[in-house]
Amino acid sequence: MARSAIAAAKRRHIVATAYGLFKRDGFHATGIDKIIAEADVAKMTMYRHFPSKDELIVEVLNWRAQRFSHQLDRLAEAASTPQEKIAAIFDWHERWFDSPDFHGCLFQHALAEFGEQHHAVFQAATRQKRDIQQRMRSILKQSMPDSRAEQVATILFMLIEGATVLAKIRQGKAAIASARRTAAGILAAEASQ
Amino acid sequence: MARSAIAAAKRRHIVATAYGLFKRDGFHATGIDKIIAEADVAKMTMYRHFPSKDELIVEVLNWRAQRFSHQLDRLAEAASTPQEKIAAIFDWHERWFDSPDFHGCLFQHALAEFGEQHHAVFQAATRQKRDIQQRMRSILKQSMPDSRAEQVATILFMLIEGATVLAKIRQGKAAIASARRTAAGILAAEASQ
DNA sequence: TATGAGTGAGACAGGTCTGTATCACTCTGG
DNA sequence: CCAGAGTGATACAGACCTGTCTCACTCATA
Repeated sequence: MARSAIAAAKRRHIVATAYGLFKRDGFHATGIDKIIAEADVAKMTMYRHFPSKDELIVEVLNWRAQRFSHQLDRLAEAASTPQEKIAAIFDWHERWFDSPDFHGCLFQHALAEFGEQHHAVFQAATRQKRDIQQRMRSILKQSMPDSRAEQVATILFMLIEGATVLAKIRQGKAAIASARRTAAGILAAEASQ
Repeated sequence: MARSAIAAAKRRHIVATAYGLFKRDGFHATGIDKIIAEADVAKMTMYRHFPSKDELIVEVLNWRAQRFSHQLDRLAEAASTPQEKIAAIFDWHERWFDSPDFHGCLFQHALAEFGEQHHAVFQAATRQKRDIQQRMRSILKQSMPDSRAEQVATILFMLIEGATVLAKIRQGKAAIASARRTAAGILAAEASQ
């Protein structure tokens, strides 16, 4: 393997390791030393790839956002109708809430820990939230007027974010079930207009 | 004023000051030194009232939860029907999202920063979330069967939590409006059964 | 085989963190 | 007036933080 390819792999390994620690312990509570120890990497290796901890956090968020986005892309391809695509998003969350190392939404946590509007981490997290909303808008526009799609996307987004909060306090199963039913009801009502 | 009354007032002052800093900057990012400087209090005064920073955080959360709870109590007294009581909760959130120093939900932030299930801070935040849910359940049980009240309360709770997340990324106005409309629709549908 | 990009290990600087200790002071209640 | 609860100021311990620096080393490639 080429030298630069090894370096790139190591970079990805740092991101993946940091992701696991940030997810479990939070951003401020996770020190650089813990990351490099867990990743089994020299401190300078990390600082050569990322100029600061904040920029590492941004990279972790972007990486996670892209992975999530790709997963939803695949699910959307497998579904045919807009209703099925939306249902697939709820399915994904149901599985997520049930996964053994569920620790809540990393982007919600980032918004919580870096509340300043102009902070790069805050903006990266905001971007992901807007992307998900935009994704649902696009799906919904295939089966209702644009202005309705806008509003329905907001409602579905709130249900999902709220379900994620409830999942964190161990009420995920009931929450996502109620959210899914409500969403189905709204979509059915829209369709019959 | 009695000596102990002054001490009690100072204790409340520390809690109120810490609340402002935690809300704005987060829990980990707010050091003890910043709190005592802002409260204009000696470090030992703080540590005499609170054995540790974590216990101060718990006290801040409980204090805030109680204040919020009392506000909702007053609003509920002013309303007559369950529908009005629920609407009042949405009103409260609309005003909150618009207030100049809105920084998101302190309890959501606490869940984000202290993710461990057995941590006292996590449990204090969980307690508040469950209380709000319970409050809505009680209101709804006056106008629908218990099992429905349970599910509708979960839906309304998710809408509110989701709207709070959206408010944090500057979409609070549209979010709470959609949430309110959806809630009204659900309550109307329940009533006509 | 020689070069040099990338690395591991760890010391280090300078700051911040929580929590403890000390001491002189104020001011209320008896 | 005086005892003592409560306080302000400050130094301190010990840990941890981010980020910089050095130096010897590995190993793919030219």
